[in-house]
Amino acid sequence: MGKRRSTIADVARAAGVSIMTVSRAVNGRPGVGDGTRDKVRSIAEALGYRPDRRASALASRSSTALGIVFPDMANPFFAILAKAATDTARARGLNVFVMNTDESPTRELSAFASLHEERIEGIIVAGSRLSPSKLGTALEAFADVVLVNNSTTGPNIANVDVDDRSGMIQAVTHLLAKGCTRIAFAAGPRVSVSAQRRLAGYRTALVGGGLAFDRRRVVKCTPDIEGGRRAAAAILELDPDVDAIIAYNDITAIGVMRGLADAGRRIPEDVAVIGTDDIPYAALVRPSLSTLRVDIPLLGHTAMSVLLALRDGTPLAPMAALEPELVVRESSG
Amino acid sequence: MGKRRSTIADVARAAGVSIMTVSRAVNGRPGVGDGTRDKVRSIAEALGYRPDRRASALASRSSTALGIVFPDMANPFFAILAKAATDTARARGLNVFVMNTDESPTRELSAFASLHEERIEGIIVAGSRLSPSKLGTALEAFADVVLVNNSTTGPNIANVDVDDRSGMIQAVTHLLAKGCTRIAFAAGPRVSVSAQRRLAGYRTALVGGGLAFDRRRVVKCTPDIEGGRRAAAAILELDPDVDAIIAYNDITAIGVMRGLADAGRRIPEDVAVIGTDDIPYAALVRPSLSTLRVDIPLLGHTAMSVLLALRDGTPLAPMAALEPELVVRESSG
DNA sequence: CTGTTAGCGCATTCAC
DNA sequence: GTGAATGCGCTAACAG
Repeated sequence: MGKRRSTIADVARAAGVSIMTVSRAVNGRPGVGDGTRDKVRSIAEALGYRPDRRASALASRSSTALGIVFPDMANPFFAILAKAATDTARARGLNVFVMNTDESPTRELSAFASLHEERIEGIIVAGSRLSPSKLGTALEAFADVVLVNNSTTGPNIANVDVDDRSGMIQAVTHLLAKGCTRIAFAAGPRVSVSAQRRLAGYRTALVGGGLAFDRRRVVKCTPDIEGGRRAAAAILELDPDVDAIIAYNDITAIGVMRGLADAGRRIPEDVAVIGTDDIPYAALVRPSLSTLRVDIPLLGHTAMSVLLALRDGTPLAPMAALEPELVVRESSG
Repeated sequence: MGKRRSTIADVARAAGVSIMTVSRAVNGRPGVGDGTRDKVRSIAEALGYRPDRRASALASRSSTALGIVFPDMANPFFAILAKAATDTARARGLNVFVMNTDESPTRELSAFASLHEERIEGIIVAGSRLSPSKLGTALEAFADVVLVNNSTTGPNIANVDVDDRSGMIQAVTHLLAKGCTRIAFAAGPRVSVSAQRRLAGYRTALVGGGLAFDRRRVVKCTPDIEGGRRAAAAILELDPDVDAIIAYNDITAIGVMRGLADAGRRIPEDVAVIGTDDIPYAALVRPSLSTLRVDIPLLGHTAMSVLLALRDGTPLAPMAALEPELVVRESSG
């Protein structure tokens, strides 16, 4: 099987020109006559020549691949975000390494290491599970970084955020208006910045509404359906008369609803539930889930656009955080 | 900012050894004394040295990255599949390029081109939207290929399949037992092999059950929620008395249920609905969705294991197709 | 407009 | 057990 891929040298030989001419012609660089360019291109085509991006990256000291790192691809929020981001990159002819960390800080670090070993220079990190200092250190390996929902800063770091505090204030205000007084919070991972922000917003709104903040009403949980289910059970144990639960995100909220149903609570009559993100399934579960809507594809597209701008050296105007919008459905209706 | 990354040469200089010794020590190859290896490693560590995988791949003519291509990352089936597959690869120290094709054959081709340009040698393709001949041709660029739910064969191709026919027969049999006689089918993309197999199974089971196959009861649709919604409307137009709809996959089925609800049909009293895959949300939507369960993480893990075996040259026993299992829930209960 | 020289960071293949 | 020479496929920086 002499299935050796043809290289730029093969094309040059077949076309009777130098390697550099082929390089210029194939990459659409100036400095080649029209006739030569067309001839070289058709020969390249005939030979099935495809440039080797690794070699080209090595020689030019600049990669055409990017990376995106997030905790859980099975969470539609991150899947949709990544899809939008990679689509945006692809439109520019850039490939992206998608790295799933399974909620593990260790694996997040190893994802960064892998990306660095591929000499990826620009990455998006969504929902980091690392402490700001560890994250900042790890990020030094990259030229351009966009952080989604994380406030860590640095000379090479841009931030794209959702206004979590504002969202939570909307949610709590809505529940207060409904007459809820025992509002619990199913918090996400302690290390998640958005989890912290959401918790802070919850607390602020509670106090602003004249209710006491009671840390016993805050239950930490893993950010998946099962984690939400367990959180609901824990909350009911601490306060059997709880009348509302706000969850860190939609999949957690869906789990909370399951846990509530397991315990025989009616939603929203006994306990109202509100999530965050508005993943597509929020509207489809039973009961349908009230949530704080975020335009997830826009978020992903924005993050990648900012990364591309960073890469291009385009100056960036500081960005306002995306404003979530409360969508009231059955779970709090 | 003299932030140049340290290279193997820097480590060699600092350690007072040759480049080759560093290479061997860092990669754990034999031919280095224990003392030398430890010394080199600690110096490499201190310098923050990370091997450049592109350069290493270029020199060794073998890549440590793999690829996975599928139509829609927002579909939990593919997201979970990809997550399992990448996790399995990561455990072996291999990175993977995740490529989303947005259901477009053109973009699928361009995904293959990108992967080839990165000189990726092993890929998984799930749910290809290309004709067998075009797919076969495109796949020649790769040394090792695993096809999920696609019967295209080739010298370098292994197949991992779900037994779609068997699944559909289970579904139809179940509906017949319930007394359904006007069973429609919301078919996926014509170019999808599993869509074809599922349709064939539906047809076989129908005829086997003594019912006529009526092609007017088969409505093609895009494999997303909206596609399912429109398919339901189309089916109701063609046969207002339809009493069951089987859908190509779960997200389509969820859309079908929405369409049915929009038209005022009760599920399952008026129309029963059955999906395929058992994505996590199938159990959570209203009404909960009967479906053909597939162990999606196992499927992804298996596909990657087969790819790794191919890569290693390990001989493979021919694999039986994964058997889906009918899960009866409210939508057909 | 086109070609030549040098080298990106690393591994292979030999020497010693 | 260790090192020197050579080249992977490509591009930057010049030369013509």
